[in-house]
Amino acid sequence: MEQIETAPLTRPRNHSLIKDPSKLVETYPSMPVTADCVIFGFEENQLKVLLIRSDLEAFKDKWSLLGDIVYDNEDLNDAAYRVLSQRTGMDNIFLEQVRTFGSPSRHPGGRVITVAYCSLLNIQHHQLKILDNELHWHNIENLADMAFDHQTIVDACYRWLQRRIQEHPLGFNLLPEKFSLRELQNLYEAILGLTLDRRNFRKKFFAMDFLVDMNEYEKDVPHRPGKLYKFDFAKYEKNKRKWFGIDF
Amino acid sequence: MEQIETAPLTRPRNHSLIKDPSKLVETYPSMPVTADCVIFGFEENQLKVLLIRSDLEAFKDKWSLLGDIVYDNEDLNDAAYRVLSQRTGMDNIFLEQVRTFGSPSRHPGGRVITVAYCSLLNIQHHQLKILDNELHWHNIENLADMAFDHQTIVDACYRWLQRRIQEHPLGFNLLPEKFSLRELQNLYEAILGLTLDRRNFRKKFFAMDFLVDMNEYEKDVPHRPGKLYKFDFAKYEKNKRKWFGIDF
DNA sequence: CCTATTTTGTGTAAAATTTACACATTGTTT
DNA sequence: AAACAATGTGTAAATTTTACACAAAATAGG
Repeated sequence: MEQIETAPLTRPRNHSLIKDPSKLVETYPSMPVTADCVIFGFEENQLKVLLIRSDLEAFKDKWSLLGDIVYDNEDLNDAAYRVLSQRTGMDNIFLEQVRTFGSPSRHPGGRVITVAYCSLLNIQHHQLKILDNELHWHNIENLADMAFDHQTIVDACYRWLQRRIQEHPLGFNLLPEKFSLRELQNLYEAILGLTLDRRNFRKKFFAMDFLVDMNEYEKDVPHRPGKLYKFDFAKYEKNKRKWFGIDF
Repeated sequence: MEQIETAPLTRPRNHSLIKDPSKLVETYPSMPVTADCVIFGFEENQLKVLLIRSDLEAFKDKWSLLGDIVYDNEDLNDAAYRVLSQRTGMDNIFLEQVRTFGSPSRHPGGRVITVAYCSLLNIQHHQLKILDNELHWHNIENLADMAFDHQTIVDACYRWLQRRIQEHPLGFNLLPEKFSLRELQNLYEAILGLTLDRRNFRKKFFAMDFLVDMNEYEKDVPHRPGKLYKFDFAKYEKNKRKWFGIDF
């Protein structure tokens, strides 16, 4: 019991310290590591994922996440950002690591570890590179027959997103800079798979006090246009700490 | 715009499919991957982390997480479990992946990716291996001067735990099978760094209906002994889905 | 231009949940 | 037996969440 309570002050010298850690690390088995991005977008009131055709014969005609290898001296996040900006041409995109997948059999070419990232962007800002018709926005509901273990990865990121948007107002990353409250509500309803009360929804978001009234209105809608707002990211960043749940 | 709406039905054959994925994977840069476990315990009303002396000269007298390399054909979770059972001799321990750390400079011996796991166990069941005096339970508050980026990893896992025990009743993994409500409350208070109202705390946990009254009482306490309960893990697993927050 | 249609924008009362709070009971120590 | 220390319990007030309806704004169609 004594050992549990107090740390030994000096190291017992029955085995010696490693002087050259490089030699040690060289003996470790090593394996390729990739970063895969689950890129979410929102359009036509549906949550979408950006996918690409697999370029492996083994996965012919199947869809795959956007990903790439992590280079020798590259940080994991940097690799994910690189994938993102190469594929979308966009910058300053929301990106967060979700989980790492490493089943030895997940890649037909041998063992490959992949670190999965979740990314949220506004589809409107993205029209350039999409003309590469190997890329496609898929409705999250209709995914089928994906390459590798990518279905599992998408599922994990989707659940992650559902939980996360109830704790932090991440959803704004999926919307245009100016949006109506109806669009915001549609977004939450689509992601959570619920229908929400309009008045209570508005009350809740106004109470959070992160919406800036633009004094503009929707255009080209076949009905009374709604007011447009933007999300005050800066204000949110400052008050982040206080948060713990939006609770629908 | 058309491309956004509908997927191309047939693949344009301007570039060919890869027939031998192994050849491709062989060209990838590869790196060692390790699994590091942040093993939490609870004793004397304090949250503790199990650490070991670093065996690297560069980190002489610093403390390090328990970890090991991931073997060539080993699943990530399996590697983490292996670390856990080798070091603690325990089985069936709560273990969950938290995040992967991969800064190119995090290991002095070269690039090593580590997948961090959070593990919760009952310190009482663990007395055998602790006699190795290179292992020590550290108070979470007094960590200082850890090897590698392990302080960052511990911090991340601690925050993860704080959030997680408010969403799921994981705390029970840290307690003996039979415990009093006071012990349970102490646990939550220690992890969250709050003091909670005793009556409301009890009300909340009874309402969850996962506590089984053992009809036994604490022994050897210098005051009125409290009733002992156990947590009904099976019942919880069945009703898991319904959960979303304990909310203190 | 008038009417029908659609969607926005707003407040309140009821229900549910969370919080604050005190005293009698049980067992130990001296 | 008296002092001490912690358990165990209920209720009222405050807060939060829910349910719900109607007038106003703009468009579309005749």
